[in-house]
Amino acid sequence: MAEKDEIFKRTHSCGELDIRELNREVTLMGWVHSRRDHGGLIFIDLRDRDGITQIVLNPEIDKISHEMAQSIRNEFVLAIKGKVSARPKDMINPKLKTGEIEVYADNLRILNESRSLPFPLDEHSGISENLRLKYRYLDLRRPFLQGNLILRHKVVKRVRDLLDKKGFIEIETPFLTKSTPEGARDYLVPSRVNPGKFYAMPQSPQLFKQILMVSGFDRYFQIVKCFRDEDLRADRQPEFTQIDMEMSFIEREDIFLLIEEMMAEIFREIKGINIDTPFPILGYKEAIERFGIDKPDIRYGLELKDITDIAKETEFQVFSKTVEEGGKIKGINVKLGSRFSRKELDDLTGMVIGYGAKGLAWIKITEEGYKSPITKFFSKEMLDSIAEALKGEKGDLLLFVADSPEVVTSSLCQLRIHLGERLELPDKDKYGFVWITDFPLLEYDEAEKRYIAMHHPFTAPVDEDLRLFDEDPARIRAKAYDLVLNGQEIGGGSIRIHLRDIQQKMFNALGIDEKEAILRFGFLLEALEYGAPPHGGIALGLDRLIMILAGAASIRDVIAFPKTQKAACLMTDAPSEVDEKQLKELKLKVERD
RNA sequence: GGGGUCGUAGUUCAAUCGGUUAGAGCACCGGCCUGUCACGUCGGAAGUUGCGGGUUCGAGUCCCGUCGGCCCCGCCA
Repeated sequence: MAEKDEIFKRTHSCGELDIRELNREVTLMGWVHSRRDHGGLIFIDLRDRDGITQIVLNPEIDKISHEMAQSIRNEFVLAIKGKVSARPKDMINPKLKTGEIEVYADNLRILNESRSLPFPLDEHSGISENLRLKYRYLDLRRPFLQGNLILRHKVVKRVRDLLDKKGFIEIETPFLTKSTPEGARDYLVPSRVNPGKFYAMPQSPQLFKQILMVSGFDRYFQIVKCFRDEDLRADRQPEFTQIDMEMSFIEREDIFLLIEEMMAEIFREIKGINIDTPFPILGYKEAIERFGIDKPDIRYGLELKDITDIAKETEFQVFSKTVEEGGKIKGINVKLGSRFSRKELDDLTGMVIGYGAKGLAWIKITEEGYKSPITKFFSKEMLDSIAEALKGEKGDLLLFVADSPEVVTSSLCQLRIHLGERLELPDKDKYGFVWITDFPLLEYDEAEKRYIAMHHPFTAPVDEDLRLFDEDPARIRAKAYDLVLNGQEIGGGSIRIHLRDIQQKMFNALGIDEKEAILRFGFLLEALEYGAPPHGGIALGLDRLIMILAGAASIRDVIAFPKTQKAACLMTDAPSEVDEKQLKELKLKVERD
């Protein structure tokens, strides 16, 4: 029996006791994960972020504690003193790290009580996400989310240590900065001392890190929040974190080496997995041709094959007419797909129609030969060469879309992703890293009737393409690269323009005249005139990387306080209206309809 | 801006073709229980079927609108 005012000082976490601490007097503090009252004997699973320890309350050990324990409910916060005891052999719980021992409480203090929870915290009940987000502090008690955030901490620590070792300096850049109309929509912050003027939250620290290169910091990094006011997705939040890097006097390959080393270390030290380096490199054009997308999941095949030349001579009007009109025919081979039912094929057809295709042609290769509603339009030789082009064998299903190149590419790409998921083609234990390079520098924006930068306006063109600025800007390749992992873009960067006149050429190509360029980016242009070194960099999407490492289906599961699809925080109820007084100070008026 | 999907007890779900008093598990409350660990057992309480309107003798169910969660297209240099 302890004295009432005895001092409780935590000696161990709830996850670290084992048989070696036998008979030790310990003090644990934590939350009641569950209570099992047997009348004479009460068991409490005490939980903290480190684990769960079973506490036994036996009236023969301490009558007062046992009585107190009868009023204890889930998520009460307790301090418990007691002796570490070995569990009887057949009572060992192999599911717990601490399952060989239990603590017989001889003194108990209730540090705080808890109302009964709005939803259970156990792992086996799925709870609607709006509730979880409203009570985020409770959701964050669950081991899955705690584990994800701890994983995130470990990755960030590794990255900091590695970059420090490599001579990188971590430098903070402003969150209140200048709005630049290129790129994503900005989050704006009104300036009270400059009424009518606004700061923008950075979409990335791009210009600042380039300026730091001009200042001679040589190697910069920052683990930094970025803000983009665009619509959300399962892997997109309005504020997200980048591992942002920039280096002087380097080539693209220096960046590849650094990032490959970083990824290899993270996967080795945190997941215990050895990944192959160097990562394969895929040109943008080839990626689009083979996979229909610039962020392919290369862990499985189902590659797109062009059969335009083989199939254009057919009687089948859908094909021949498409080719006449400048379209293309591409197909994919679904290995062992000939067992697909008519209904399944109809569903796939519906899917590609959803992406703009007019239909989906299919050919099954069976024991009895080709089976398809369209075989009658093709000669045996033609069918053989189509099958050969797609490496079709008995049992396979060949799927084709004939349309404009854009529709063929996007619909077959979506079909490939869909079938990949449905047939569980990617090996879940594999990590498919790939560099995508040689992006076009510019793309034509139909809505704005001008070229826009595919990466950003500071990306350097490939040297031998410089002459194309005057001839054919669309064909200029950029010294830009993306890092793709399992079909997700997890990073991107480029070698930057460090020469003022090339930067001006770039602005010209974007339809930004000298005057406007100075207005928007004058500070950078000027900086380039004061001895800017050749430089380049990359930014990795930390949240997406953690998602993949954690096996999380949503970016919200790796962010402590994420926002919903409507960019709201259900816990704090942000965004919200503000006082008229605040608006007045900012000289702002809200228009209501 | 558009498409899809979901919303019923604290929670997870059920409720036939539109038809009696909207049910069940878990949680909650009370009793019993000294080896449980998703404890067991007996009993109890618990509902604005997201919200508003409409159709109907009758709506959780059908229709219209609206709010919210999720997934996707557009958008995201």
